[in-house]
Amino acid sequence: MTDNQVIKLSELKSHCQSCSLYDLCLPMGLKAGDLERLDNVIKRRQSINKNNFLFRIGEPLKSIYAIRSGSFKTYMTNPDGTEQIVGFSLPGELLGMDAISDDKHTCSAKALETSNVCEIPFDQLESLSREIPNLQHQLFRLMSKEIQQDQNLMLLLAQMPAETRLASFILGMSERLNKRGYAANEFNLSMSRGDIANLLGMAVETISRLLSHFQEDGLLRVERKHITILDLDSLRSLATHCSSSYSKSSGKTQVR
Amino acid sequence: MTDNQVIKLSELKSHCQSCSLYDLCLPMGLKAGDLERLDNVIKRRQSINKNNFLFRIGEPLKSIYAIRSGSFKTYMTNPDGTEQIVGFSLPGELLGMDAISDDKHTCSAKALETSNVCEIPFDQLESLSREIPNLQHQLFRLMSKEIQQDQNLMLLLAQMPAETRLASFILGMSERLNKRGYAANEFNLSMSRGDIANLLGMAVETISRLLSHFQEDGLLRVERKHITILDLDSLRSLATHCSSSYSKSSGKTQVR
DNA sequence: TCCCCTTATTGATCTAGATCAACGTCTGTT
DNA sequence: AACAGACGTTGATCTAGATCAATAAGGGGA
Repeated sequence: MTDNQVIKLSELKSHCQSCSLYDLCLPMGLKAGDLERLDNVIKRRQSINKNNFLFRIGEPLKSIYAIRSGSFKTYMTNPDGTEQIVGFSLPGELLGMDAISDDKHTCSAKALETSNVCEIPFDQLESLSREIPNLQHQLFRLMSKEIQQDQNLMLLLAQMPAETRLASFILGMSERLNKRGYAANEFNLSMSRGDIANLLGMAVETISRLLSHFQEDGLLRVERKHITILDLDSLRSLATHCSSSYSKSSGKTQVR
Repeated sequence: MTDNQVIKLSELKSHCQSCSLYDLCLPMGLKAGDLERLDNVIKRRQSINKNNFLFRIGEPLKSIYAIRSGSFKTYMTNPDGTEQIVGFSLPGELLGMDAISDDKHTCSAKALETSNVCEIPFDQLESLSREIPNLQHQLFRLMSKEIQQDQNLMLLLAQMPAETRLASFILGMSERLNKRGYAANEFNLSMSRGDIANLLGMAVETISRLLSHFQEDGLLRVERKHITILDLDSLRSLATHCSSSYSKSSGKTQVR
């Protein structure tokens, strides 16, 4: 996730059709002519350094951003000033769609590492998508995807024990990274333990402890941010069969 | 929420322009001519009885539904067969947008009471929205709204103590119902305690206890499903100043 | 290169809220 | 009207995971 500088230089000026994320990102399934029209609207942006903002909460909606490389965290701020991370974003994903409803961003997006994005002015995207049916459909799909992802996270947060949340998070990252051309069983987490804890609604210490347990049990190898999945099946069963050991009353209306 | 049968009969055959939910729902801001075109696509459906499904998880996406009266719960089912409610839907809201991404529903929608919906075939809606800019924008807005709502709930689930979750939930219902023309300080909750508990990630018993406490403290009057808000300010401060009594370390990275 | 500061790990203790249990109260059915 | 089964309340106990505390290990700036 950090060491793709080699490709970056050559990609920097490139267009959608030569982008490795083509089939994940907005232009998926577009015809050559349409692709070109989209291409003309997209402003390719220089890299955004770690800890810099793509947009901040409260700013007016100007553009939607497609991540080309790197990663971001998006978070809301609650009254006490504490942040709540609502998601991490990976290459090929769109950022900023929360802002369409009220014309201003309801969360901030901060780069977790040096990242590259394509900026797409929203009004132009909107009018273009009226003319290109596939583009419109793709936009709907991507927004719908975000709803799905959020709802899956809600499920984790509301019902699942810590073990399951973390296992599920790691599997999710593995799958998403894999779709983007990275190895599925070995990857770097660009976010800190604190960020993971915040997203999953747990304490940093719990994340640390669970990662150690997972390692002791031979599920993972953990070297700081580098994760190697050693026993995918066990990890999966932890993530789904919520609560490995202590579950007794299953069935009725509710778990835990 | 349950006793609007009087209006219902007259509304049943009516069109968007005479609908009381006009300014919340899809056709907001549409010109007369466009409204008519949308109107022609919408299938007005008979009422759906309590506990019946609008759609079930796994079904192919056919239509999007606009709620005209009544209310629904949407929930996902996890491997153990337990349900996780991801939201309640009120009149003027759209249901089914989760399904756009994969062309099939990722959650089920069940009526909490006898309800009426307008059914809008998705493919027709999609092509119509290409021709009517305002309609497209409205669709984007409503999807974005759902993302926002989900993210707000995630914040509650991840960080907030039980007290805050429930206070926030009640305020949210009050505001949403108020927008729909009901009283803000007095309303019926159409869902069971169990459903609220499930959504908020708590045990039924905790909901019960907190409602009793809120009543003892003069914040609410609770008569089974009927809620009267007596002290809005206190309720608000419970909902925002997360944790009234036990908060000591505020500031840093994380709460609780 | 070293130093400082942020991030991570591990252990000990504490508590919010789950679970268990028992009882009360609606609501719809015959 | 009387019953049954679902739903709601209240109290007692238990525990997953938070919080507190102390130590270790990176990693970026001089």
